[in-house]
Parts: sequence; structure tokens; C-alpha cells
Amino acid sequence: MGNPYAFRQNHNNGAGAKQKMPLSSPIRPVRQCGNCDFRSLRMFCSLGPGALDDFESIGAHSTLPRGAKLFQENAPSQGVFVICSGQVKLSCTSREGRTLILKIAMPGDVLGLGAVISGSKYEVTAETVQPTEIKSIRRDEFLAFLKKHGQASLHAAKALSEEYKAAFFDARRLALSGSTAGRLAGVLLEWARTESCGKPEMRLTMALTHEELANLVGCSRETMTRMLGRFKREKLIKMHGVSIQILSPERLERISA
Amino acid sequence: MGNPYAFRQNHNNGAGAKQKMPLSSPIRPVRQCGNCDFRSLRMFCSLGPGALDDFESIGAHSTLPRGAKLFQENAPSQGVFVICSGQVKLSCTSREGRTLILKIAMPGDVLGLGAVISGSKYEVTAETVQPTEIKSIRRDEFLAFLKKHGQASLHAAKALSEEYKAAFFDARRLALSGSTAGRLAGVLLEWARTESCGKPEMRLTMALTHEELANLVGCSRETMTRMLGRFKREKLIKMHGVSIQILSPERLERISA
DNA sequence: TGAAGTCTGTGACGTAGGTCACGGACAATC
DNA sequence: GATTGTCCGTGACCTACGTCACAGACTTCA
Repeated sequence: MGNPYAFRQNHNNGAGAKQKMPLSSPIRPVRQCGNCDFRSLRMFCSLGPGALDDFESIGAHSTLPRGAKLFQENAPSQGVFVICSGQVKLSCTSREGRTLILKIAMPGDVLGLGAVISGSKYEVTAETVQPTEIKSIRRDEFLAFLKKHGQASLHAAKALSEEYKAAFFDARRLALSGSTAGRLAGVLLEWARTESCGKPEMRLTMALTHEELANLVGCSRETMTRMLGRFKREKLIKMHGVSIQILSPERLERISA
Repeated sequence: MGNPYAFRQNHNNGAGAKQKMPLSSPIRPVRQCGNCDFRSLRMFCSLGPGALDDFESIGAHSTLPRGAKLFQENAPSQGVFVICSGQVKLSCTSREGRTLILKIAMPGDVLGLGAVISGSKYEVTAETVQPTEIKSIRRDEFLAFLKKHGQASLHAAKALSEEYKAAFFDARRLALSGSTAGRLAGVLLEWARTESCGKPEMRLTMALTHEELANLVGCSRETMTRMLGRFKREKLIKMHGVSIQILSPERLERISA
């Protein structure tokens, strides 16, 4: 089969498209961490009042257009970024130009934590796939904040352990699920679960091209379109524009091995 | 090629061998964290004197024979384990019985950190591959220790971020290096580097069977023996018993993609 | 209105590596 | 010394999936 995981090099129909997209940046009220929807769910949003006030006071909110890069693989760590709304693609690239997308980060996720805490380089590239609001906090500010609020250190450790777990499950899926179909099924299910948290209707929206999906799952672009076609034919999923509805979680589960 | 990453199911010549090995448990003086060789290198070993004394006082040292399980995948987290000497294999298994070995943990490594901090289940199984000395610390003891010593929390976060990085690089290698040969080369190099830290002679000892190596790299047992044969024939490596000497790091590097 | 660029879809073809099936080398146990 | 279990080595065969090569649908921009 040639190379498994020999991801298609980004040639003519590769990335770079995003840069030319119409950069609509809807102006929305700047969010405060105190009234954020994700407060109860996520790490730093659920600090005590004192710490939260301090957390408010550091860093800066900004709204980024689609295709903006928060930071790049191998760049020295400048700071951490909290996603307030939107989606951010985390990817890394091999010397040969093969790309692996590790995850699509969602609101509440904290990016760059590992690199900042251990004072090393970013391991991944973070690029918005939608217009995205973020709070960015400089490294020194952030470390000072951690030092001041012992409780926050534990929060950081927890967030980090989540990040770790995600990477672990990626490795696991990549290695253990026997086929591409299995991995795709796994990714779809995981995604739908986090997106429609609890609700019975399994639906997910992803502004990803087949190529990006392929890099996420670990196959070539062509196999991805064939696989999606097959899933549609077999009534496992249904697609409406950018949103995918999962028709039979059970059968997908069985495939995902 | 059938299934890439469809790891051989553990059939007749699978695991389980270890259990019957002669369990020589050499009696050595119990180590104190204060005079441990790895003090300067690793996380918890490099605490300040006050915290270190406290760290001494919690947990228990013990010597385990080869093949002992420290904890198992999906078991609720009981505590963390610090490896004082020996090697511990971290693996996980799919429903179908395919096995992925994530890493061989070395002295100074802390196991179970993520599960304990986030209060979740262990994600992996930890099993000694050599007679191994460990310090085991109960969850409540450990969390109390962290609470008491703010500095230690940061240490924990750092250790966790190392763990995260390792998982990340695994996923990366699994996904990005085009061929099995590439992945094997990568694993060998990484291992040799950490083992012979700094020294020019690249040599590593691994008490792993071809099957275990295969599970570490992500291929079948047969491909692993063929690949090692090829590497030997091409004078990339040389094997003396359980120790492998790397003859040409440069060429391996080039292969590792 | 057209030209250029990106994304999806599909057929044809080649191959790395999985799987099966042995056979031989050791070690441990009886 | 026969038996059993584990590990390594190798040949034969097969298939999932990468790669190449096009073609049609949409968007964007001159």
C-alpha cells in the first residue's frame, strides 16, 4: 500500500488557501472570563473569585480572522492562549512536508501550556479555522500568575494532564485501530460526543476540507473522500454542508475497533 | 499490506512468557532519594531539602521481580510510582488484543501522575521488564504532599508536561514517519540518546523481544525481525546479546525521516 | 465572462507490510 | 532425553491504501 501515514505532501491543492479567504471578523462584545459560557466546564475559567480577578487583569483579548497563526512549531514559547470562541487547528509537519493534525481545539482550551511551563519550544502550529476570539497571556505574566496563585498551578497541571491524555489517545488510535475506516469512525464519534455534549442528536460541524480531515485521521486525501462516500452510502453518516450528522453511533462504534 | 498498525494479536508466542522467567531479585541497599544517582536529572528527586525530607517520609520502597504489574489499564488510580532502578514497560491494549507499547520508563520517571492528579483511571498498564526498585506513594499521601509544597506542584506539572511531550512525539512518529524502517530508526536513535546521555558511543540495552519491539514501533513481529536483519546487514547496527550498538547514527537519522 | 485556483470525486496501478505456515535454537520441567 | 514453551528467522501470498492522473463543481478576482 505504499506508505501508511505517508501523508500527502501539501502540493497544489494544499494549505495556503485559507489565507485568501474573505476575512470576516464579526465584531462581538469582548468576553469577560467571569461571564463566559465555558466557566463551569474548563480549567482556568473555574478559578475562585480572587484568582479570577487577577486572571482577568492579565493578558489581552483579541479577535482573529480565519487562517491566523497563533504560534508555530519550533518557535520559542511566548505565551499561552485561551480560546474564547471559534476553533483552532493544532498541527505539526515533518521534514518532508507531511502534516499531522493533532486536534481541533475548542473554546475553553488552553494552548501552549506545556511549552510555557517547561520553557521549551512549541511542539505544534496553531492556526484558526474560523474567526476566533482568544485571550493571550505573555509567558512571564502567566508564570507570575501561577506563582501567586498556588491553586492555579494545580489547574495548570490538570489542564496539562488533559492535553497529555488527548495526545495519548491520538497515539493510541493511530496505532491500535486496525484500519483507516476505524480511525475515521473513532474521530467522528469522539468529536460528536464532545460537541453535542450529552444531547441525543449526534451532530458535529467541522470547517475542514477532506485533506485536513485526512491529516487528522492519518490517510491520504483520496482515501478520505472514498471513506466518507462509503460511510454516506452505508447510512452511517449524513452531511449537510459543513455539519455532519451521525446516523448510527452503534455501527460506527463497532467499526472504530 | 492488510492492516497497517494491525498489531499481531498476542497468540501463542505472545506475552505471558515473562511470568515464568526465573525471578531473581537481587538484594540491594534500599535507596534514599537524597543520595540517588538521578537526583540532579529528574523531577521529584531535585526538590529542596525540606520538601525532599517530606518526600522521603511518604510512600514505600520495594523491589519487584521481572514481569510484575504496577498497575493496569482502566484501573482506578491508587497512587504514583517513582522508578529508582530497572525498566518498566508502559503499554495499552485494544479490544481486539492488539498491543501498543508507549514507552519503556527509566529510573527517575514518575508513573501514574496524570491519573492521580486528575483523579481518573490509569490509561496504561505498567509492567516491569527487569527486576526493578520503585517508590510507591498512595494517592492521598501524594496529593497532600503536593498541597503542602507548592514548589512540588510545579515539579509535578513539569513532569506531566514531559509525559505529555513523550506521548506527543509518539503520535507524531507513528503518523509522520513514512515507513516502519523510519519509525524503528527513530525509536533506536531516541533510545540510544537518552541511554548514553552525551557519550559518543551510541549503545542501548533492551530486554525486549522482537514482538515487544514491534508493538513499540507499530508493526508485526515478522516485519520487526526482517527489519532488524536488514539494519544489521546494512551495518547500521550491531547486536551483542541484549545490547544494541548504533554504528551509523547519521544514516539512521536519514532513514528516520 | 473568463481565467485561475481550490475542492471533491473516481479509475488504474503498484507495493509495503500484514498474515499464514513452517522449522530450528534454546531453556525449563518432568 | 523427551517434552513443552518461547523466541527468532524466512518464504509465499494477498490486500488496503498510497500515488498518479484526470474531470467536474464552485469561488474569487480581473
